[in-house]
Amino acid sequence: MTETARRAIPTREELRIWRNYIETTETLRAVLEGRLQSESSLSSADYRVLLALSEADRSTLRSSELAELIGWQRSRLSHHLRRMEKRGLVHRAPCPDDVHGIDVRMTALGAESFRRGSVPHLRDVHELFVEALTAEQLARVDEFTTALRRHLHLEP
Amino acid sequence: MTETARRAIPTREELRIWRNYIETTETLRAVLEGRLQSESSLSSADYRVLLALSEADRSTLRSSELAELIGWQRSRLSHHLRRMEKRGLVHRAPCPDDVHGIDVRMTALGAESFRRGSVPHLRDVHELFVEALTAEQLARVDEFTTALRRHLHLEP
DNA sequence: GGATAAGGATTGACGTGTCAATCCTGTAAC
DNA sequence: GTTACAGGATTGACACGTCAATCCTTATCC
Repeated sequence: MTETARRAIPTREELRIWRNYIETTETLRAVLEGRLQSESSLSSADYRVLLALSEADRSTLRSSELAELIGWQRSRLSHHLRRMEKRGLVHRAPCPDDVHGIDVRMTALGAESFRRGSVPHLRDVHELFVEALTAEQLARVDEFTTALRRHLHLEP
Repeated sequence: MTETARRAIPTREELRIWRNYIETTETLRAVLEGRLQSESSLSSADYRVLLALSEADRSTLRSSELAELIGWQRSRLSHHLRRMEKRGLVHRAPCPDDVHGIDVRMTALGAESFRRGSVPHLRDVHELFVEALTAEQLARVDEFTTALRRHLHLEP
């Protein structure tokens, strides 16, 4: 790639597509978040934590594993777990295996909230995303997402 | 559409595509935001405000027009303008035409920051988005974005 | 002319995320 | 044994966004 190309800027049309893309995705995300909130009183951050815990052995994960799994920074997770613990959704306790570690466990209330939110949320994803697109278009989304991930050096 | 279809949930594959899509977009957004920040000390919210003002007559807009233009709620704009004004990027003054209105004007510092950030930001969009895709793929992005917008009842 | 509404914007409280600094506890070095 | 340090997690300060409540100024109504 030439130096000139590396420093190019988008055409008007490319910029239009970019802005439409990023704004539409953001709107979609916000709508889904709002529905999840009203259906289960969970934010998407809560949901992500509970989803990971629900798939874990004994609904428990070490804090560092959890952070790794969902791709959060430690400090973000720590703040969020404090808030979730205050609401009774999770419980934290020192990990018996690892002296430094903390075990995060989903409480009964957390499990119940997740159960209550999960199916409606999946229905919302189906309604607002899957049903908006043809099978063909969905395959194109997958292709272009993969291309972006490669370009950003994220694992596929 | 049948009641059954309305209440369907995504298949495993559809869910994989959805999660990849939403996470990749979020990562891309975060990378661009980080670059903009380091290149010009502007957040993407700052950038959006300054972009709108830069295109306005005399770099000035009424607060309510600005909110309408960029699709923000009044209160969000008010909070953000307060922070931007504290940093010297914009200036607020009562609007002579409209008794209730407030004129928001980009300051020289705001204009300079925007000028400094704008081209590098467009280059970043080109590098991280446009260059990741073929022309064909870009056209498909436009198509499916439009489909999503229609489905969400947003104007195209 | 005093109550009332209505438009335009601000405020406060709160949940959230980031960054840098800190804390805590065991382990290695000397 | 004290000092250093390393892993794991927490904290504090701050920027951001949302929601509901409020403020302020003019217009209207009686």
